[in-house]
Amino acid sequence: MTKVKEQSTRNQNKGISELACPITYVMNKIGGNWKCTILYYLMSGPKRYSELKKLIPAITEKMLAQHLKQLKEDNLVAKKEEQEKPPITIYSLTPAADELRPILLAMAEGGIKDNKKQFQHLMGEAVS
Amino acid sequence: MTKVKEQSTRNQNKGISELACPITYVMNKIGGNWKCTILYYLMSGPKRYSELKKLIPAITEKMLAQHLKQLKEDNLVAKKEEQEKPPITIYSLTPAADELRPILLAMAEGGIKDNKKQFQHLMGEAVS
DNA sequence: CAGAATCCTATACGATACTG
DNA sequence: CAGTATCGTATAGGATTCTG
Repeated sequence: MTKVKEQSTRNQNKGISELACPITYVMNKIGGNWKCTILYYLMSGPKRYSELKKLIPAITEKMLAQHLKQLKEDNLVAKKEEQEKPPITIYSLTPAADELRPILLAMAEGGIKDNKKQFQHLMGEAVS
Repeated sequence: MTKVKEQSTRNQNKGISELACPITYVMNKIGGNWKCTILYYLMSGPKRYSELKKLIPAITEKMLAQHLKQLKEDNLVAKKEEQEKPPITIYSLTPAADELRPILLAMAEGGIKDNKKQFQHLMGEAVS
């Protein structure tokens, strides 16, 4: 038994907030601290696990793997494995994520516009 | 002193993730569990504190106040107080938030499209 | 009415070590 | 290479009470 934990108000509320607002619904899908970053880099093309790791040095293995898994569950990224001896795994955006693309780009532009200097290092990099 | 807490890797990383990705930068501004919902309802026009509370019954006073404060600090909402005896406070979107409007609407559409049934109760409601 | 203050807990995240 | 497992902690968020 060990205390069923009763689903914690917190989690219930997360569900409620999604129902109250479609934006929040989307936000919760891309809402990890790194999920957007992952999507951002995948927008410039499919990438391997290790490539993502290199592109986002600050992320830990755990978060990368976990977020990729969640993104896959939410059908935003597709995973393709070559069962070679050193395994190779390619992650790419799904059509569903492609629909998010304009939104994400709009947000990126908003962010860059809002703080140009901060993001000069990114200009024209990850995004085609 | 009581343990300076040393800024916790976690918080550092939040900063780093913002630098790594302009989307994340924006996300962090609208990323509370209720912030978007607040913005969403404010999009249909200025609202009083108590109106917001009524519109979002599940939110606690604490979160509402806290998020409003943060949104104000990030210049996304404006606060106007009438120093009457029963105080009246009106919150509204700032021009900065108006620039987010298309993005938020696009996300809302995305969410609704993604899960039409779930959001039928909202159709044509909060958003003009 | 509009909020600030206090207290508490679930959970998201980080660090590290291990595996097919 | 591409992960999974385990453990520890900071923090977001909830409940409740108090105030100008």
